[in-house]
Amino acid sequence: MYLYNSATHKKEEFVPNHPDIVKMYTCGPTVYHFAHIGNLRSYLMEDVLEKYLRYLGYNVKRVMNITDVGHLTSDADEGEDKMLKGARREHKSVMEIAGYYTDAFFDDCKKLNIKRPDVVEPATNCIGEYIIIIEKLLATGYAYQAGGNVYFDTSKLEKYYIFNEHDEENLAVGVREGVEEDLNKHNKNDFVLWFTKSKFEDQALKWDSPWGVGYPGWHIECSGISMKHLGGDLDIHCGGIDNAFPHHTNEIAQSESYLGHKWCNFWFHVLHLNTEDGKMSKSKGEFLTVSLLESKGYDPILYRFFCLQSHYRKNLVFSYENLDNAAAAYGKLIEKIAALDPDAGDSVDQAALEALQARFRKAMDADLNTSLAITALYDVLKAKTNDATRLAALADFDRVLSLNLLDGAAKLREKAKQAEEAEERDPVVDGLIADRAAAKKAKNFAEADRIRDELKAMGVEIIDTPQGTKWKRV
RNA sequence: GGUGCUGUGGCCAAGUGGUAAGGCAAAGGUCUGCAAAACCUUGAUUCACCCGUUCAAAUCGGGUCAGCACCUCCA
Repeated sequence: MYLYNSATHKKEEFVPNHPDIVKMYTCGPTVYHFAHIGNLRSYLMEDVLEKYLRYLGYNVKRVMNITDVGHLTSDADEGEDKMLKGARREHKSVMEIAGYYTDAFFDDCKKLNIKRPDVVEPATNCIGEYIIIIEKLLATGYAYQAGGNVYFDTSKLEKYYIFNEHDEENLAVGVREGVEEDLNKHNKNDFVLWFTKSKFEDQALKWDSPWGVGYPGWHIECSGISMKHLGGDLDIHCGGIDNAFPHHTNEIAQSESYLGHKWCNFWFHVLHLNTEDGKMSKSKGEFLTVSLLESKGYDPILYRFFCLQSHYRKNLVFSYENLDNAAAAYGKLIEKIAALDPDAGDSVDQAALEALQARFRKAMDADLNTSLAITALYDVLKAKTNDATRLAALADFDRVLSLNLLDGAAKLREKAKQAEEAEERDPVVDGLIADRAAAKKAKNFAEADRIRDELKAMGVEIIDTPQGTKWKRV
């Protein structure tokens, strides 16, 4: 398959370091609050990537960190530690907050059919790993101590900027009002590996280290956790586009300086979901969570469908109009699948199935073109073949897309069956329908429409068919 | 200010040199007392704009404009 690699700005053929396994790392959430659906877009598209790699026959080991230690802090920052802020807001301890929102995160993932990574590691579990890395970086001259903190010295690198050609002179440091430049840094881009001094003297979580009691910098987390579980070479590193600089740039700097060789081959960055007003955030406008969508009557899977209709490297605008659009399309798709007969007794036409699979693979091989993969679903429905083959193809593609295609269709069939049974068991409704039929026969259409309205008020929708009037509860 | 990404019909979107897929919505039709559903039909002489390369450009080059992102915690 071909994947766009942010590090080279090109689509490249994906080849893993070891033929039998793909090592994949994902920057996980900071668990200080619920995830909004924009956060989840990244995890959703990464899930598609992981499942497609498995579909192609690779073994995948995927690792995700959980950021449960505040990392906003720097000497130059007036902002608040997010974990502490969350804890204060809810009158809980930092660890309670982390546990609660970690569970909430994976609940949301489950609703969106996002598979849990093979390894999920909280950042606070790996302090020892970070210390080992920092010690080596200090010993080899890539790091220095200043003002009580340990910094990475970016001037020691031949090439620091990976994802874009920044010019250090033009970097806007301290752009936000009230932010001061950290005078301990030797270079503008140097970053903290270990803090002992911070404005946040009440930092809840602190650990002993060779440099004093303190806590790790943000970037070291991902390097340490990745190396702990995946070793010194990585095939794919995933994350939201906003992390490319400085977070991922810094990860590369410290990891490769520590290892002494290239660390990760492919960088997979997902673009943001925006609202019509711009970037989605937790503080501005409506806080769009999976639960909120559910409370408005949307099945979370509709959001997955909505995301898959677009491409992961495109900005996507969320609006209820767009979600409704996706909901209508998904509903129709499931209805069409439900109309296929799973008990027709046909046997799968292997040649036809392979032709359909080739279209799906062609779409996905081209840098995960999921919107074309969705089109491939319509191709299946239109294909000149039997239902068994169609259903086999849909089930096959849904191993990657995870849109509940067959389950959704089965549920729909079941619902229709129940409605039919309920129809026979309700004498009141049957009586009214008979009355309406009589009124229609007498051409008393006003009365017929009145009865239909009465049924509607009871939550019963009727449909005239050539076989008579059917009804269902809505 | 610097850096990067994006710009295709009402909406989502495919298409990376050969003359604009697909889906949703809409309109018209069939059917119906009327609806609903289903089925059929219709849609960009044009791909943000300008200039250029070419027999040929949505696709390549240059410029302009607009949106978004990063440079500050953020997916």
